[in-house]
Formats: sequence, structure tokens, C-alpha cells
Amino acid sequence: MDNVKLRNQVKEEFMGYLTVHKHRKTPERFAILDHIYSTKGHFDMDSLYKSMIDVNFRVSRATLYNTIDLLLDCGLVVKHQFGANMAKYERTYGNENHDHLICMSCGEVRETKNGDLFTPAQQKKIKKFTVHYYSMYIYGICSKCSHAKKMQLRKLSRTSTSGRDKTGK
Amino acid sequence: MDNVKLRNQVKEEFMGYLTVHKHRKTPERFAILDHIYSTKGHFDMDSLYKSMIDVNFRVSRATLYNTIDLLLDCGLVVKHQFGANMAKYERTYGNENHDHLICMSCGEVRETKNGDLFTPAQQKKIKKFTVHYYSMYIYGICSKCSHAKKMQLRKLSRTSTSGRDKTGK
DNA sequence: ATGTATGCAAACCATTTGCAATGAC
DNA sequence: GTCATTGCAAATGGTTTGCATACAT
Repeated sequence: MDNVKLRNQVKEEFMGYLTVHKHRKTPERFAILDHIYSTKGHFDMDSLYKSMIDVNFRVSRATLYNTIDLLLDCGLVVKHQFGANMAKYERTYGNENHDHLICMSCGEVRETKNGDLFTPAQQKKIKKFTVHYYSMYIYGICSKCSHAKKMQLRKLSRTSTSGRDKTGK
Repeated sequence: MDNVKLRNQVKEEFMGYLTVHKHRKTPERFAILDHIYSTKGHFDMDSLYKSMIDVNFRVSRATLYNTIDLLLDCGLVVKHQFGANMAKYERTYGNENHDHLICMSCGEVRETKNGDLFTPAQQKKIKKFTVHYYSMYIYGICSKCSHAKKMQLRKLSRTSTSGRDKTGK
């Protein structure tokens, strides 16, 4: 990994944040941040927990949650709540800004580059609100599903098997 | 309410959906849809449940969840998962498109008109995906909270007996 | 008549919380 | 030495599930 530079950078930033807010600089906090910045895509609490155990770094889930809150607060991490029991996080630096295409049929989440829809100038226009970050969720039907749906409808107009579909969460 | 027309429209659409998917047309389902389309802004399961009880329509929460799943599936309702324990829904028709300002501190959700950031032309550019709708979630701190935070910090720096000043690194 | 949909209550599970022990300051 | 932070385990609370009953077809 040659993102050592980035990892040091965010460590410094976190350090500053902790200082300003008079929070303690515990080894756990830095280890967690470092783990996160060794990952590239989305991650959830469970995978983070396991990845830390894998490297023989013992942390409790409680600490993980505490630390993530701090990282969210200082903007080093972003949280996506895709469903009631599906929260995903991702680091903010070293990741390109992207939108999320969520298929309403199969629930698949695809990332797509955005053309910086929401410019800093626009962000400032919002009254009485300090923007930290934003997420764009685009809901629709992916090509796989729109094809499957056509097939299904064709079939239904002939047969009568319905079957409940619980994928749309 | 003079949205009778809209309410009939969506009822028809729901009816069609139920027919195609061979689901039963129960009174509960139509009552729930109608209640939803009598509301304008966001709602959550609890408020929906209570609003139905208020009109002496007894439904179980389980049925509410089942029905909402159907309504999501057929696109008559949209779900916003603002946090692990905070899901909000809203009807899709008869609501202007808007962005969501979510306060990371108190969880308040404010709506703000968007300047049509995501134009139909841009939507078509997305490959292999049919856009139904999109949601923009803007996370940050509302004015109330940022004010409260200042107060809190000020108070802490008085109360604290640590005597640390900011000269150190 | 058949089997889906409902209602209830228990189960689920990610997240939060209370509290004693630890360790950063 | 203090008190924030950690770790553990128990609690929380929206959502899901299992099962008996009701009812749309």
C-alpha cells in the first residue's frame, strides 16, 4: 500500500480534532482510523470489527461505535444508511465523490461518478445549515431487473405462480 | 382535502399492481394507501399507525409493514432511511422534488427545494439504469445545534479543572 | 374450499447504555 | 490523582417472524 502519506495526513487531522475537542488520543482511535483508511470501498461495523481482530487488535464494538461517531463528526468518514439494518461507511479522502444507484427491485447498490452536481457555491446558499457532506441516492431499476420484469409479466399473463418477493429492501 | 382525484388515481394504480402480482385486495391495504395520500410531508410507521387508530381503523403494525413493502415495490411510496432507528416515508405523487437537510446532531430533517440539480438529460446519461426518482441527503449541523454546541463548549472550558491551555501541540 | 393476509406476541439484531476497570493526561 | 475511555453485558427499539385465525378469491 502506498497510501501511507494519506494515512498520515488523516491521522494528523484526527489528532487536531481530538486536541481541539479535548478528547483523549487513545491507541484504539488511531488504529481504527488507520484500518478504515486501508480499506477502499464501503464497509460496515461487522467487517471492520473482524478486520481488526484479524490483525490481532482487540477492540470492543462499543469503542468502534464511539470512534466512528468522532470520525463522522470530524468528517473523515461518511455514513450511508441503506436500510434499517444496513449501514455502510466509507472514508471521505482518497475516494472520489460518487452517487449511488439503488435498484428498487433487487436492492443492488452501484456507484457512479457524479459531475459534482452540488457545488460549494450552492452549498453556501443553504440558510441556517452547515453542510458537512451529501449523498445522492438514485432509485430506479437496473437493466437486469427491468429485463427480468418483462419476462415475469409475460409469464404471469399466462401462468399463475406468484411467489413473494422480499428483495426490495 | 381536494386531492380526491389523486387518491382515486393512486388507488387505481395500486389495484392494478395487486392484480398483476396476484395479491389480494384487502380493505387494510386501500385504507393504508389512502391515509398516506392524505398526508403531505414525511411520516413514519408510528405516526401512520396512530393516525389510523385515530380514525378508528384498527391495523396491526405487521400489516402496516407488509403493505408499505408493496407500496414501495410499486413505487407509490418512497422510503428514506435517515438513521438506524429513523425511517421516514412519503408519497411519490403530488409532492415536489426536494432535498433533505439532516442534522447530524439532533436528527432533525428539513426539506429544501432543490434547483433541479439532476436534470432529465443527466438522468438519461446513466447507463443500464432507469431512473425513477432520486434523493439528495445533505448532512450537516442545523443552526440550533451549532449554537447549542458553542454554548456547550464555552461551558466546558469554564467548568473543566484541567487547566490545560492550547499552547501545546 | 383454498391458501393469502391479518394480528398478536415473541424474536431479531444493529446500536446504545450502564457500570466497573483501565489508562491518558 | 482524575476523569474520559474502554470493554463487557444487558437494554433498547424499530422491524421481522411464526403461528393461529380471518377472509378475499
